[in-house]
Amino acid sequence: MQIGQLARRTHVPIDTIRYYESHGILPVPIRRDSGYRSYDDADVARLHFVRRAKALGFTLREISELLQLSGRSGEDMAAVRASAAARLVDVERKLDELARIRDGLRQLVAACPGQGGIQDCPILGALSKEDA
Amino acid sequence: MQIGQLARRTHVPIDTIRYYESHGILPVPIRRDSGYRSYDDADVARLHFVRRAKALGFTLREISELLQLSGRSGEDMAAVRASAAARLVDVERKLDELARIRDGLRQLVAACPGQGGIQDCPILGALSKEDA
DNA sequence: GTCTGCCCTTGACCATGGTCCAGAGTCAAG
DNA sequence: CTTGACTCTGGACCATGGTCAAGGGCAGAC
Repeated sequence: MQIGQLARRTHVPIDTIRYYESHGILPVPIRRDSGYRSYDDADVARLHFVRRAKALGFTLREISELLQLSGRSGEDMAAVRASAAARLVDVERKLDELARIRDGLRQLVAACPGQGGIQDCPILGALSKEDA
Repeated sequence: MQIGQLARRTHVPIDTIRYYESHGILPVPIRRDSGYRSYDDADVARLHFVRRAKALGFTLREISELLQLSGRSGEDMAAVRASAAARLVDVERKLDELARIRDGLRQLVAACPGQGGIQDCPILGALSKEDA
């Protein structure tokens, strides 16, 4: 299959596929005599992998490492699990942070009457304060 | 006060202050005869504003707009409140999304025994699947 | 005078994750 | 044989938010 078909099957743009290749996320494909890249179903699976992992917030670097791992046979499941666990910790940390931000914003919005002169706006006041 | 002092008082690097100025986040300061930028306490307040708003997840563009608003007198508190409320909605949406991601990761981690051949790893298997 | 520290500008560079373009070659259908 | 769709390469460009360096000017202490 050539790159356009791979793109249609995976919903990943052609340019992005070539970008992934050039950045080591996808393996260098074999080429036809014409120079056209030639792909197979394993590449389809890899691109699905990339899409799903991206949706879970993995960076391209992490995805690349997972794909490297998955390509090697051996006793490395622990490494994969560790990577996912690390991502999980990261996501939980971000959740806490965002929740704090949400609480801060809620307070601001609740304190602001939404009408009146700008100079009395508690939101602007709170944001200009020295501390914290 | 000159730029170095402003930087020390606000914990914002000199380069970043100049970057903010060049990108319209901070007003163009008056200059001494030497060409040195000259700042006052209002600039300190503005930079605190930027820092706090950034911590709440506002983009520099949004911060810039808030600062423009806060500089105009008139009946615009509604606009400020609307901006904060929009941020709040945005943050709540991101929280939901992250929570879904967390749940997905938890399932992956829970399903993976953490030992054994890579070819049996449920994490890699789940990520390679066609659907979703 | 000169040393040191501060400041100036322009412009390049970083990471992240792409996106687009020009100019050229390939391939299949009519 | 021509046309149109597809693909190739290299490099430029985008947004976001900075960060750094080169080569110069300015100001106060000694």
